[in-house]
Amino acid sequence: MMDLSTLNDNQREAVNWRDGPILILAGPGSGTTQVLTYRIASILEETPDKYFKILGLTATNRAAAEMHERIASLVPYARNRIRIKTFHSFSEAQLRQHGSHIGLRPNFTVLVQDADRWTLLDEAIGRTRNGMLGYGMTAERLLPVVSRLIENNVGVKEAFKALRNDSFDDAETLASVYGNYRALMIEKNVLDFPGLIAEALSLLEKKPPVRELIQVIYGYICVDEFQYTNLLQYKILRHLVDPATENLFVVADDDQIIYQWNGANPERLWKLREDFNMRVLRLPENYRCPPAVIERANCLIKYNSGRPAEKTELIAQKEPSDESVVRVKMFDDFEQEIAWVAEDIGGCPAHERARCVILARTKNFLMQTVSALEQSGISAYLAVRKDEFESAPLQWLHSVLRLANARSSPEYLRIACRAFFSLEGINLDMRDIMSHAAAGDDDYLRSFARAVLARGEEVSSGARNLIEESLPRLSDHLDFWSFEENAFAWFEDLQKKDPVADGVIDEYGEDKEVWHNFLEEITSCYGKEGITLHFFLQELDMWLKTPDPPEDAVPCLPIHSSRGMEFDHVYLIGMVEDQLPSWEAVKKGDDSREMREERRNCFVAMTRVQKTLNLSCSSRIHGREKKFSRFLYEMGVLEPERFSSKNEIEPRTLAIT
DNA sequence: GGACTCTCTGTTTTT
DNA sequence: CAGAGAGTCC
Repeated sequence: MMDLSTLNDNQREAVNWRDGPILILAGPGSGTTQVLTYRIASILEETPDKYFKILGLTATNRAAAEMHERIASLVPYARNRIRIKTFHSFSEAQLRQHGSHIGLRPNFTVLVQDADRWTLLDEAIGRTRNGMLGYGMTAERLLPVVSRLIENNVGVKEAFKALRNDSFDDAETLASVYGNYRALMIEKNVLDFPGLIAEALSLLEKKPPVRELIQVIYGYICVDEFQYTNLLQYKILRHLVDPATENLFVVADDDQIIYQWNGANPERLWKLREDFNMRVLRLPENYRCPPAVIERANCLIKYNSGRPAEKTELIAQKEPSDESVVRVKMFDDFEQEIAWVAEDIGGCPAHERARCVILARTKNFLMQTVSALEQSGISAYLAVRKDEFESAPLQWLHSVLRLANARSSPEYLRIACRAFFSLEGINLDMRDIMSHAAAGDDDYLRSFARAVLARGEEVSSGARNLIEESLPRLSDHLDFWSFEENAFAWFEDLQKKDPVADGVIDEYGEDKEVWHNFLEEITSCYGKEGITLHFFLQELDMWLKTPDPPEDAVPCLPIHSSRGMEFDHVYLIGMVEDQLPSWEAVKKGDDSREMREERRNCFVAMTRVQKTLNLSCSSRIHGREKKFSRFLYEMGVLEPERFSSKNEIEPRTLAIT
């Protein structure tokens, strides 16, 4: 039997909820992961002789893996009845099984990289009547538009109207490109991320038996972090739930919707509640933050209009401490602001620094902060994900392998030429290579090799060796293992001959480590023999290129990346108008959707705190006058006069316990 | 080539 | 708003 004694009444009620729809509105730090895992485990425990499975849907793979582990450790014997997936991975699995109904073969490829999507979009453009887009419109600029159409579930027939309403001049051409793009994905047996969900939806809509099968298999459906769900995902969800039982359990927080620009929105939550006529249970108890932080967060979020009237405040469960928990620091200048952060964190013992975090609205501020900290001898790093290699050697290697796999991709040729220039100082004209390829009826890879060798003595011996010896084997037999190995011989050569600036060496070193970690992982999982180049590249696409963080280093991250995390000491920097809130929200006005989302951003940042919250701002940034953020005023840590006055500001501290 | 003005465009992230 | 890039002039 599960031990539920550590839970509060609301949590226990949620865990014990069985049949029918329910919406759990849970604030940050309210223990929802535990509620979800306990509930799923309890249901499995109570039904040992049943065969239904439980489906949990999450926003990220990381959250899915974590939840799966936690449930499996509670009820290991029911492991095979647990399915915890992202909307994307669930859709992918359905399409691999039943995709033939809509013209897909089970071995379709997922287009992860934008470069691949641009190539496909270019082909879609080529198929339109005149093959031309309006002035200044490129595949690169059109792709986000296409993604949005797919995510808003706009059919090919409705695309024209939607584009015209968005005031595109040549809506007709664009609508036709959109149609071609959707058709090309199916034709070529490839799907991009939005396409994955869109086609799964179309499968469920067109084939009731598939839908019914899913409804029989999954006796209960749980959704975590519903606030990130976009329209397409919501439509999928509606098909998954068995209308006879409506066993749907949803966890969400409407005060943490910070991805409206990505298709999430508050209205969807109220639509869900209405569509399923859901009972609502609130979990306002907060176990993460000190009471002083909770008080400030409650004050701030109250300024958002349109929150449901019955919305309860967060209730702090931690004991108040006597130390000052919330500090506000004001400076004349951004440099001083960062210097203070560096000094303050510097006072922390090294091993505690990884428990601190510096948060800002944008990466720009954080990059400056990282270099300032490093200069004062405090190790810090920008904790953003990296999807592509950044050093020239690895970019070159990766693009050449991709070119071997997709011989007519201009995008990979472009990267290969650019990286080759960084490495060898030789400028290869990619249009030349492309026209030579066309004339000689050859592919871009061979044409590239010929262009390099044509440069004769200019090319270093390392590069020449590789192109002469290993590239033909790659080109003719897809032998990428020896190519990869020999490429590194050339890179090491270059490095010895011309030890470049430290930064570049660092980046190459990091990329190289990521590459070799990946090689180790993939060969130990599948063995070298069974791996085709195509498979290798597909797996590499999914592999994060982010190096391991240095030890005892201070993480610096944009507020968005901090969701779901917690830290002892939070430094929220750059609390000025036009930053947090962003200039766009300021322009739209105090009660705009954008401003409300900025307020939620601030709310999310504050509620990461376990021990102290340090808010800072400067009256001048890069030589420009700045007003302090209205949020400082709203959370009640700055006096209104102070907010509006433009006089010089003494750096001072306001401490609130 | 360098200093200047102008116009345009863009933030945040997961899959 | 603020930075990038284009265009202009000397």
